[in-house]
Amino acid sequence: MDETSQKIIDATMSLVRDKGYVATTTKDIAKQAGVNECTLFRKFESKKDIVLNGMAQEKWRANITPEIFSDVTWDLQTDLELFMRRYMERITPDFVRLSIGLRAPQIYEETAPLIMKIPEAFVSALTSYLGQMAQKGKIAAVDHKSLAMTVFSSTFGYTFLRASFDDALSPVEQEEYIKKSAALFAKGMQC
Amino acid sequence: MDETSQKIIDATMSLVRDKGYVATTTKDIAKQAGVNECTLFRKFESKKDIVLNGMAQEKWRANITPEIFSDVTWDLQTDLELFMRRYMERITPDFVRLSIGLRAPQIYEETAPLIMKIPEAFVSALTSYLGQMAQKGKIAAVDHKSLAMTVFSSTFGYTFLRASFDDALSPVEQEEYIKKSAALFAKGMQC
DNA sequence: AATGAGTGCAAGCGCTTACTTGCATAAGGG
DNA sequence: CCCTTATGCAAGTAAGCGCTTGCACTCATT
Repeated sequence: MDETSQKIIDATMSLVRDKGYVATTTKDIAKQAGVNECTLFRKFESKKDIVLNGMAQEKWRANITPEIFSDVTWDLQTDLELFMRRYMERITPDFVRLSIGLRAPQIYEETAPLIMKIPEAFVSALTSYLGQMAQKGKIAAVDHKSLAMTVFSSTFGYTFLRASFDDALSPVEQEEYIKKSAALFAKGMQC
Repeated sequence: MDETSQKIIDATMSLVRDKGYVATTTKDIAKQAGVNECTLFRKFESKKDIVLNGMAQEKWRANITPEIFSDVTWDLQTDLELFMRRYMERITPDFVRLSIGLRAPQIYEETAPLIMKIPEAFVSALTSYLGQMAQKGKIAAVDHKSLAMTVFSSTFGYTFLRASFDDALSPVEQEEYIKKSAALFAKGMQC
């Protein structure tokens, strides 16, 4: 990837994050990248092509895979914190805003499957973790899918709300939220 | 509100919900409403004006106020279920999609404050409820704001995920989610 | 029967969009 | 010192945008 193309991708992705795909114009992109507009189309086929190339880059993609949740300690509260923290480290407010910016009919069909992989990775890793904890007798053998969904929803919900309203909605900081939520979940699962 | 104007508003809001504000054109709106394009501008000042009028209507606005959470029973689990259920009855997947569709730079400044009132109403009602429960000695007197934020994040998160991915992400149905999550939260707060 | 409000229709306004073209310029390697 | 490659620049394309205009028609009220 040559330097010019990278500048174009970076400008495009940050504009999509801030204004949305449809509202981001190629003139905007050229200006922000510091190149001429026609250069965009020498490097890429179309505006859509730039975004798709951006999404293929690690830089602009959240790296959520089941592996990042693999070093668990088998202490429930510690591990729930780990799950939440690893997620929030990667799904930053900027990334959430980018995901929303990509929700345009013109590209959604191609971007949605990529975006959906993230919740899937979290929920399946957590579900299997809770199953193993039940086998070890550390929690009751209730519905793990449902428990995992609750933990994930709250993790995702907080992340999204932060990205949307910053701290106008709640004064609860991220690390505090993780610790207190994990404590609440751990207690609920263990008694 | 005459019938024609109402048809225009309904068409506009449903298109914004499905395609987003920027991608919704006035030609689209006219076609869907079954009127001529010029009629839109006889009834309203601009495309933006139509949306703002739509948002002012109860029909297109989620009616979340602290009052709808007022008939509590002071049984923790029952009441947490009530909070979650009342929210989900009003914030339907369609409403979530509409909120996302309204996230365009051209109108966001005017729509964001209205959208933000909803989480505020939920969190403040729940925070005050938990405070009263603590006074009654039914739960520990810990950080209620943080607890409320966790419950709300999980309620919002589930609602949003459903709206985005339908049931492709999780097979957990809404009422099941409410009951199991409320049980988890209640246990966590009481032991 | 006359009036006036509401709407359709067709055309068109000025502007912006994604994208293109032809040519000048500059840098770097043979 | 030429030749290729990358880029800037200025102008332009067709299409689509939000929005406007002038005229015809309908229909309920007077």
